Amino acid sequence: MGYLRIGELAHRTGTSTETLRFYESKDLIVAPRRSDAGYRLYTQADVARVDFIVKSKRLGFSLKEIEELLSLRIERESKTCGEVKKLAQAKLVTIENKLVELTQMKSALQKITDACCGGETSALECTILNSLDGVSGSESYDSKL
Amino acid sequence: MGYLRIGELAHRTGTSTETLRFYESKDLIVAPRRSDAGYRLYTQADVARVDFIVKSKRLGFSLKEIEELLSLRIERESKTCGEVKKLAQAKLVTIENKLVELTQMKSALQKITDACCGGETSALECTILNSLDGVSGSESYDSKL
DNA sequence: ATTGACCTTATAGTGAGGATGAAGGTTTGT
DNA sequence: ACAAACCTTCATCCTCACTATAAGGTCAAT
Repeated sequence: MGYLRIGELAHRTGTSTETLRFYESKDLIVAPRRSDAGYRLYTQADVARVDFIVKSKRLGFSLKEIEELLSLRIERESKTCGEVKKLAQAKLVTIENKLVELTQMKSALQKITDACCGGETSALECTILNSLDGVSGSESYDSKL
Repeated sequence: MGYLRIGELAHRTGTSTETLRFYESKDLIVAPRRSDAGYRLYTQADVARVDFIVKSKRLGFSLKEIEELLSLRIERESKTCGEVKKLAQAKLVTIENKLVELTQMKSALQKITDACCGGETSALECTILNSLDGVSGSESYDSKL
């Protein structure tokens, strides 16, 4: 029981069968076992994994970065614990920067909707760039690793 | 005074001259005035605009979405004020969802770094997928508009 | 037994650039 | 006056992350 074929996995994760085969070819998901007919048979673990990929992509991570995130895995007495921690912390910085930028965009958009149709600040012309006024350019950002 | 040529704009925004010409061809930036020699002459406003494009891309918006964001512009007595507000609010929802997901990823990564080398929760095996345990799949999300 | 929905692989095309080069014009420094 | 560094268009090919199409195999229902 419980196995999913590729179409069902695609449906549950909001992807497509082509995308899933593509992810498999890129080693983002593990090649699943096959039925006698050669059909791919997936498990719930695969659903979680693909959900994570989809979510990460939405947040602007590349497939390469997602692979790095997925490979982050601490095992007891891992020899590479330091490496893992270093990478995880670098990713944390990336995420924190993204959070700051998204928050800036959010308040800019909020200003626009507030100014629209009845705001006190009803501007002669209000754009998202105006709304971002005074926000630093954020400069360089996660340039390495 | 104060005009930038394409190389300088590329440098300040961390892009390339090719990218800037590409954005111009896609109407993401307005074709700037030219010098007598035909060189593109940009202003500070262009810097802000390109910064915004770069920032938005980092956050997972497509060029098409960025164009929508940039075209959000409330003018007094705009006939399409309702439209503008509707689009802005839809984008706000998108951004809020991204904020939630980034926050989830952040705490998952935090769990990993905490578990690593000396955490109480020192797991036998800790991965980002384990750390996200119990987080809903976020399901459908900004599917239209 | 055949239709239709599903699966298989393989190949080609698209969007958003990045890299390089040709063939030329411009601007700055020396 | 001349080179180096910049700019112009156009052209070509590369990468990444898909997306679409082709040509065929499988499976459940009628």
